[in-house]
Amino acid sequence: MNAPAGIIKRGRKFDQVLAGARDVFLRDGYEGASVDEIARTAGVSKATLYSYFPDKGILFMEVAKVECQRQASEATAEIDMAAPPRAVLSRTATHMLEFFLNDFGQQVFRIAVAESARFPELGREFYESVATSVRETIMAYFRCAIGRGELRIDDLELAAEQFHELCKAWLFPRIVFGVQTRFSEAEIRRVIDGAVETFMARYGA
Amino acid sequence: MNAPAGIIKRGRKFDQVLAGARDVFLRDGYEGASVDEIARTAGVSKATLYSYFPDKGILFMEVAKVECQRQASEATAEIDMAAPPRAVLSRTATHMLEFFLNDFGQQVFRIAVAESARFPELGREFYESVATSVRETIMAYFRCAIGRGELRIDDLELAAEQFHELCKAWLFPRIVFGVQTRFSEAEIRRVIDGAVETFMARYGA
DNA sequence: CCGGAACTGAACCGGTCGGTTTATTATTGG
DNA sequence: CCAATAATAAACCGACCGGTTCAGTTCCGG
Repeated sequence: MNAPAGIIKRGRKFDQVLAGARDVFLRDGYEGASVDEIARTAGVSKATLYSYFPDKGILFMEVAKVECQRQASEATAEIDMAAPPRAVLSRTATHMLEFFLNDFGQQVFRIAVAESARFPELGREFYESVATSVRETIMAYFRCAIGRGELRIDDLELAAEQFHELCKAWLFPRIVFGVQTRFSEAEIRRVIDGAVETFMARYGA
Repeated sequence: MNAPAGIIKRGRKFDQVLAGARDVFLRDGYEGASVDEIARTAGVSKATLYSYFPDKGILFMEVAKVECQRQASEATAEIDMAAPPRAVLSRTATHMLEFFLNDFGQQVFRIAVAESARFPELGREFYESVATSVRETIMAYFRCAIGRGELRIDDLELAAEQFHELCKAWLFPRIVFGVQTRFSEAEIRRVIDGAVETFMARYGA
């Protein structure tokens, strides 16, 4: 059950530490998380923790990196390249919002925003791994649909980003500023349908 | 130069404290800002500071409230209700991005996101005062333009939010995650023109 | 010019935090 | 079965932080 490709990692409880650190960092943020609490949550002594990671910041970045690539591999929604645009867009929007509207996604976003000033690498890592991979996937679909004459798009990259933003309309500001924490199925449908409709009005053939 | 409507405020250096606190909080965040540093920046002794505000959290919220209403009064862009949609949208987008893309707006956003969990009032205050006032203004314009037959919109609120999100496409993720910190005039134009074009494709008459 | 209120500076308190050390125990490969 | 290595618990360190206290100074209205 160990990770055989570990380069610098040594010792048996490496993964425990990472898991515990992930939980505490996500719950309390970087400053708010205390190393003692991480060690306790991980079921590991503080000395062991420090034998793996020279300091708190490096532990944090290591957690972030692992989490980024985990999210990246999960984020690329399975897209049916042959399906019609409305179906694909609607499905993609649902998938995207499932992440952004639940507690886990919220916390990931909050920490990425808050700490990308203190850890410049973190922001880039998050953006490059998650956002870029999703965008590339949807741009690939755009090319297929354009080939079939179902879409007409001049600026593929901008179109992908526009759709992404359209999906967050109304919902995102409200959840990110704590105005609202849960959304009904109807509220989400309203936004998704609106996003698809607007996108198709501009880019539909 | 005093604020005559002050209810609880007493003493001469009240405004100094608020100004210093705003600067330090915006620079270092809530946790990162030390009360000693705030007092030093404000040119005030710590005892004086604590004679105004019983604790750090209340000082923070007071700063946030003042800043929110300051932003709210400044955020409502002067809109020519008689101008054609493309001109108004383009102008509104420019105004909005000027705020979101400069350092000050960035820091405001970062802190609002990071601390709206610790201070639930802050997020609501920010959303209600700034976002809502801007949205109401643009919705009022929508009604005028619809009356002239220049726009066709079923869901006014969603349309306003969609336009707001469209303006942030590509730019916002990049700046918020630190991938890019400055944008050329051309990069901004690309996004604004794209936003206006997409919006008009859907809602233009 | 006086007296009270506002303000100052610095010391101080209790507490937390990141990180280190040490003496002891558990695990494991040969 | 035995050493070498990994892990443990707990004490400890220095730094910083939020908040209080207090003796002395400055300011300002009457």
